[in-house]
Parts: sequence; C-alpha cells; structure tokens
Amino acid sequence: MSGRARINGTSSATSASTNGKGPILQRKVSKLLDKKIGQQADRMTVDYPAKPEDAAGLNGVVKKEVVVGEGPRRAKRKARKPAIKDESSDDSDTPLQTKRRRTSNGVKAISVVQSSDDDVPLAKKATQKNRKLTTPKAVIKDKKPLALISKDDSSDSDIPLAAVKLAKEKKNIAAKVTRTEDKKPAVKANGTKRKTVIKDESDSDAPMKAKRAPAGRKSNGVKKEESSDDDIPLAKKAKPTPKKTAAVKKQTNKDSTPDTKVPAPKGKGKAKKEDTPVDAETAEEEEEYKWWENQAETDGTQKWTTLEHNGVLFPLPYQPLPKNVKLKYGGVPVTLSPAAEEVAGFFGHMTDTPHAQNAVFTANFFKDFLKVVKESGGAKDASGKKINMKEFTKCDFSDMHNYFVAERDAKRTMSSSEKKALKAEKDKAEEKYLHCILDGRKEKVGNFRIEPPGLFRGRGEHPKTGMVKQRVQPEQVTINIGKGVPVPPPPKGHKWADVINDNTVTWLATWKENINGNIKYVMLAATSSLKGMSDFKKFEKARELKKHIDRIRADYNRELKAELMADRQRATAMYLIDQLALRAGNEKGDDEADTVGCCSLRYEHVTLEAPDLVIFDFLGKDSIRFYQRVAVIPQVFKNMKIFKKPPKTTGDMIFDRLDTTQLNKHLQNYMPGLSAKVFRTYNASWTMQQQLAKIPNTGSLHDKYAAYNEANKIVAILCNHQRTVSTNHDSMMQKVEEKIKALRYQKLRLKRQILFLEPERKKKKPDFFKPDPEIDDKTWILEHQQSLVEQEKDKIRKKFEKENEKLVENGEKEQKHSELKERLEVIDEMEAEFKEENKTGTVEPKLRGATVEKLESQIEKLDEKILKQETDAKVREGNKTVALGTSKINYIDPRLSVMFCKKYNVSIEKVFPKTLREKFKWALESADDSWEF
DNA sequence: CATGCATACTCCGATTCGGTCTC
DNA sequence: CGAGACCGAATCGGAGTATGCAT
Repeated sequence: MSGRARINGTSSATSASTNGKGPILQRKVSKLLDKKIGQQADRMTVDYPAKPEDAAGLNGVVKKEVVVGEGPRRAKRKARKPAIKDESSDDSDTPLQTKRRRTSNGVKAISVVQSSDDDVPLAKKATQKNRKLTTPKAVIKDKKPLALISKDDSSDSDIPLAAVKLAKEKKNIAAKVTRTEDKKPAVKANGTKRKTVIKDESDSDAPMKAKRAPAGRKSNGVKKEESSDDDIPLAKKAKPTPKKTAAVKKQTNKDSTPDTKVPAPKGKGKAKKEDTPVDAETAEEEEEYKWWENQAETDGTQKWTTLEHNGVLFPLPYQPLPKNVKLKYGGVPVTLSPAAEEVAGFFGHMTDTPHAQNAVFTANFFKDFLKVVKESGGAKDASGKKINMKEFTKCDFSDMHNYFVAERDAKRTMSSSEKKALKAEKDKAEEKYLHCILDGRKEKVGNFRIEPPGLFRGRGEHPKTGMVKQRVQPEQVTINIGKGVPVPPPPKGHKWADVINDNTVTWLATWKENINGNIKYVMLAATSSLKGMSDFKKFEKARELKKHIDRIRADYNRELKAELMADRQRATAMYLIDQLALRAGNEKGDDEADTVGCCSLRYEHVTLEAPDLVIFDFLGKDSIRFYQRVAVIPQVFKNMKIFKKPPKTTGDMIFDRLDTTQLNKHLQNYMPGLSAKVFRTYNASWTMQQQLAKIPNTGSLHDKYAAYNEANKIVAILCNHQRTVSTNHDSMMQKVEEKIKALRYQKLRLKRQILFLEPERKKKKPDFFKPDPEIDDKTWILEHQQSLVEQEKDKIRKKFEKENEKLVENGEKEQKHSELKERLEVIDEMEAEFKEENKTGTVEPKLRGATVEKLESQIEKLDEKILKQETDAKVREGNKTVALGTSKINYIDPRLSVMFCKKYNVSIEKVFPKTLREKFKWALESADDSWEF
C-alpha cells in the first residue's frame, strides 16, 4: 500500500456504489424547455428542493439559475472521426507511465481514510477477485440504489457536500487535472480495436502499468476482453440459479416440463385445456386466459400459433369543402383540386396553433403544398386564370379555419341524441376491427386505424416538421395473418401490398410512412396477453438486475479508473445511466431533431464546476430538456474533465470511444438480456418501493393516496418525465388563491360575529382574534367587499331579468324598473354593514340563533376547506411540470401499487384507472400485501 | 337542504411520434 | 449497420366528474 494511498480514494467510490447510492434526484430541476424556434437565451429562476439529508444544510429551496435554450447546438456537431486524431495527442493510447502524485488538494485528507482493499496493486487484485467481490457486499447493509432514500448514504460516500464543495472550490484540483497529462507513445496493441489509454494524473498510475499485463487480452479482440474484464466468468456466474427463481414462484401447477419450450397452445384451446390446471378453468365459456398462471417457457421467437383478424380501418376519403370556402392568395380566392385543397385544409386547421408560427413548419408545409398543387393541376382564380403561388405569407387560411371552427362548434352543440347516433355509427364501423383472435382467444387490437393524412408534427426542432404526411393506400399495407384463415378483403378496387404469415412478430399490418421512412405497425392493445407477457418479462428482468446490481456497481466504480479510455468511458456512462437514469443515447441522423442520451452527450451538454458538480443541460427524448446540477463522486468528475479536455470542444462527443452497442454488449455479460434501459426500470421500481415503504399506514385514505402520488412523483422526476404547463395554469392558480382569501375573509367575519356576541373574548383569546396575516391588507379587504357587493348586484339583476323574460313569455307585463331598484336597496344595506364592520371590527350575526358555539364550528369547517384548497393548490403547483402517468404506466412495477393498495387498504381503482387495471391484470392477481420488487 | 342543470375542470384514453435494441 | 420491431413519450380532444347556481 506504500505510496499508493489514493487521494480520492477508491473506497469512497466503491462504497458509493455498493451501498447503493442512488440517483441524486432531489437536485433535479425539472423545467420545461422553451420550445420556441430560434431559441433565445431566456433566463429564469428555478426552485427545486434540496436534498433533505444534505448535510451542507441546503435546506428548503435552492435557487438555481437556468439558461434556457442557448447556443447553436447543431453548429459544431462533428463527426466522431476526430477521435483518431486525438489519439496521437494527449490522452489517447497513452499508457500511463509515470505516476503523478497529487500533493496539494483538499481531498487529500480524505484519501488517508481509504480502505486497504482498494489500494492493493492491481496485479494482485486479480488474484483477489473473489474477496473483492464478496467483501464489499458483505458490508452492504442498505442496497437502496437511491441516494435520497437513506440518510447514511449522504454521510459517507456523498462526501461532496455543499459545504465541502465550497471549502474546496478554489483549490487547484482542476488545473492539475488538465495539466497533468503527459504525452506518451501510443500503444496499439491490437489490430482490431483501437484503445485509448487514459492517464490518470492523480494516483493509480503505477498500478495501471501493472495492470497492463492483461493487455494481451486486447489482442484477442472484444470477446476476450470482456470475459477477462473480470477474471470471473461473468456470464456464467451471473446465473448460478437458472430461470426458475423469477417469475415462476407462483406456479404451483406447472408440472409439465419446465425447460422444454412449450409454445402457445396449438389449435383452439384444446391443447391448452390439457395442460391448464383445473383452477384456471372458469365456468364462463368466454374463459379468460390467465397467461400469468400458465407460464410457458418459450424462447420468445414464436409469438403466436393462429391469428385471425379483420385488417385495418382506413380513414374516410376526403370531403371537399363547400365552394365558398377557399384559400385566398393575395386576397384572391383560389380554386384547388380536392387533393391540394385537402392539404391546404391541414394547415387551415392549425392556424391557431404554435405550429403556424414555426418557420420550419410553414416552410416545409408550403413546399409540400405547392408540390401537390402543381401535380394536381395548379391553382386558379374564379375566372379560371392560373394563380402562381409563391409566397406563403400571401396565403390566407382564415376562411377555411373559420369553417372548421364552425363545423366543430356545430358538432359540439349537437343534441345528445344526434351525438349518440353518430357514435353508434362509428362504433359499428369499427366493431369488427376491435378484436382479433390469437391462438383461439379474443384479444383487443390497439391501433387498427390507418393513420390519417395530415401535417407531420415533429417534436422539438425537427427538420421535417410540417411536411405532408400522405394518405396511406391499401397498396402500401402488408397484412400479417395466420395461415389458412380468411384474409380481410382490401377496400374495393384495391389490393394489399402483401399478405404474409409470420408468427415471429406481433403485428397484424404494417406500412411505411413517407416522412422519415419509418415503419408503422398495427399491433395488439396494451391489455392483450402478448403485450402483458412482455411487460411482465420486462419487470422480471429488472428484478433480476437486483441480483447483479452490486457487482455491476462495484465494477464500474473500479473501472472509472480503467486505463483504457473506452473502458473508462463505459464505466462513467454506466455511472450516469445508473445514477441519473439517463437513456442510452443512440446516434441520430441529421434529419431528426438534435436530441441526445448518455452515449451521445456532447461537449456543450456538460459543464463542470469544481470540485464535484456536473451540470447536465441537454434535450433528451421528445426534445424534453434535461437539466441537472448534480454532485458526483470525485472520479467521475475527474473523468468528465478528461473527456472534455481540449482539443475537444463544442460539438464533440463526450464519450467518443463508446456507443450504445458496445455498452449493451458489455451489460449482456452481467446478465442475459440486460441493456441500458433496464436500469431505468430497475431504479424506478426500486425507488418506488423505497418511497412506499416510508408511508405510514395511518391517516385518511386521502392522505395515503396523496403519499402514493408523492412517491410516484419522485419516480417521475427521476425519469425526467415532464409535461407542458397548461396555458391557463397561472390564471387557475390565481383563482384558487382568491378563493382561499375569500374563505379566509369569511372566517374573519365569523370571528367578528363572535366578538359581536361576546366582545370580552378578545381579551381572553387574543391569539384567536389576531388578524389573519394572509388577508391583513385593508385595501384587499375593501376590494373584496366591493366585489362581493358587485356579485350580489349581478345576482339580483340577473334574477330580475330572468323573471321578466318569463313574464314576457307568458304574455304578461314586465316588472317595472322601480322594482329592481327596490330590490337593489338590499345592497345599500350590505355596503353599510361592511362600513360598520370595518369601523367596529365586529359583525352582527344575521341568523337569529347564532351562538358562539355554532360560529366556532363553522370556523372549523372553513379551516378544513382552506386547508384542502391550499394543499390541493400546492400539489398542483408542484406537479405542473411533472407527468406522473408515464412512470406509472411504464416503469413502476404494478405489483408495487397492488401491494400498496392491499397493505394500506386503498382501493385499486384509486390508483389505476380502468385501462391500467386491465393492462395490469396479471399484477392485480399475483401480488399480495407484502410483495416485494 | 335536496335536486336538477349548465358550466368548468380534470383526467383518461387514443394517437402518433421518438426512442431502444436486436438481428 | 440499417431495417425492423417493439417499447416509451408527450399531447390532444373528449368523456366524465366536480362545481356552482337556481329552484
């Protein structure tokens, strides 16, 4: 261990992983990205909750400045090639020869504490593998992956607490890190794969050299490398226990050969009956197939045996507009072919949406529109003269738009019987497509409707947004169906592109869409057994990961110091994926929106703030902004610094030696089927479990439900699931605020009534009669009183008018205006009362039988109301940008929710709406009140 | 105070685009 | 290595429900 004491200590890193440090999500700031085109840099201030256990004392709310949408992202996006060039320079392929000692940074003190284990020379380590693997595990008490959950987490491995940070802030670590790399001769040990060796300025250089011994492995290519990665054969070790463990627990009756692949029952349920346990048979003839009670081990390639369905439903053909409704060009009504008119109509529908203000959208639309116009005979004016449309800005869609709006309104105001008739008609047309018959069972089909034509609404800055999505013809549609069953007839006069019988896929029909060339499918609904089974498998896979997670974390924490750049990047990426729940981040093309995930992060997406803060700011899936300012372990910080080192600059990949394929391949070694996204499922469900465990089993149903939602919210934040705040959110919040104030004023008046009855009370209970600080504002009270007065007036007037209407209707005479005046005199009284009230601070109770007791009970009721309104408002404000649904549907193992409901005696309906109950039927029946993820 | 009714708001499900990952 | 097959995602419109108001 001589001289080998690590400065930043592996032990902290290791412990961080093994005792399950979780995503540091409480630091998360979820804020919607400003999606406007031509992003300007808007500055805004964001509140986010500080880590509760944060020892630095960042309690309450921390203000962060967030910059929205800055800089040209695409501008400097480079090919990944430059990496090669880098290699000759600094860090790449450079073995670490010399060991740099860090002498003067603040971290040193910590380093002393490093455990011996980690300081064992690498060469030796290999031989100690077993120990290495087992020891830390034994020490682990708390496997929780999430930092926020456990207090102790923060204490040990979360060394970088804010206080510490500040203390270290100005130290020269940073400078050191960047300056300390030396150029070393490149090593190209292998022909197949280029490796970059990282020099780690700080510490472990010497051991690295030793470790290079296994370099031989490199020459053997990928496979070898992976297996030797850990001298233990991971893949093998990974599953000392065969499949049995996971899903099958419940199956008592599956005595038929467990390992042989039992394909779906042949024929229609006959085969099924034979190997279906008795209890699975139900009396109903339409017996429900409980696949989760009858788990057949299939290899998964064959998805069905028989399949019957009725094909797809095409949208109605275009209905031309009335002759008087036209697009105008330069003020002149334009006559178009139906095809062109339809496209114009697409836009006409959207003139009041933000799309119409999007330059890319309009440009793409107009280009495609002109093409259609040209191909369909051009545009003419009323006299038949050609109109040559050239400028989008001269187009006036308002006639069309108004027409559509009117149409919609007409539909809305239709009588309910008409609506019903219309719906019945629609249902009838759709009926036969709703279900298919799969392996003899009726299953719901999902999206049997062919997508109608329209304008492509790409999300974010999609280069193709606004392009015309063409009408799909039967000739483009391929049908997939079982052999020997009737093929659904194509629409009259048409043919299918093809009819196939492929039982290795789950789709019933497919076509190619014209915008991106993507393939679209008609598949079964989420409630179907096919989807249900794969959903179930997904969660079982995530649970399987539980068994490997400690080892995986230990490994990547160790490999954060790997000498090979690729390994180190991979480890760092795994850290991010595990801790921050990032997506894998596949490469994307230039004809898509510029969004990234972990592997595709670029220089400009990450900012470092010594000593340990990493700021992520990028657009993820759906161009949803991911912004997080997060403290990472020292080694990760160091690595990020290295990965950002010059000559890398804006546009360059952070992980230039890593891609998702490599990453997933590596993960496969740990566990079959493991890929990056499993971590999201795992961490989400795990977090949920931890959160639910904290909920006390007391209190009202409402409280429990609220607590459940809070847990759900934490998961949603972890996964960065956002939603746009509704346009009227602010006004709604204001309304609620006013409402609460009004209630408070009511309360005040009740108290004043008490004082009227028993003035001496004020001395007895001064606290009770202290002014309510929330409405301790004379002008507000006056305004409020005024508005109450106005309301009253309005009511009286309205009532008066209504009465008159009725009188007129009945042929009688209207009441005189003087009558109204008379009635309005009450208002004068009211105003006088207010005045009196403001003067004396008491209110004469209106009701005869008013007693102090009655008033007090009314006050209590008001208090409840106020509290409810306030908590509701708080929740709404807190959830305005957080979408809970996505995690509930896709990431949180439904059995957790079922467990929660059973254990806490909450009805499942409260937690799962109908469709989810159906989708998760398997979970409803297989989890009890003590089920664990 | 219960009831009926119109309106506001919420929430749900459908939709369709955007990812991941495998072969 | 790109096509293919799925899973995951936010959004949108409408159904359903709460709310407010008059009776």
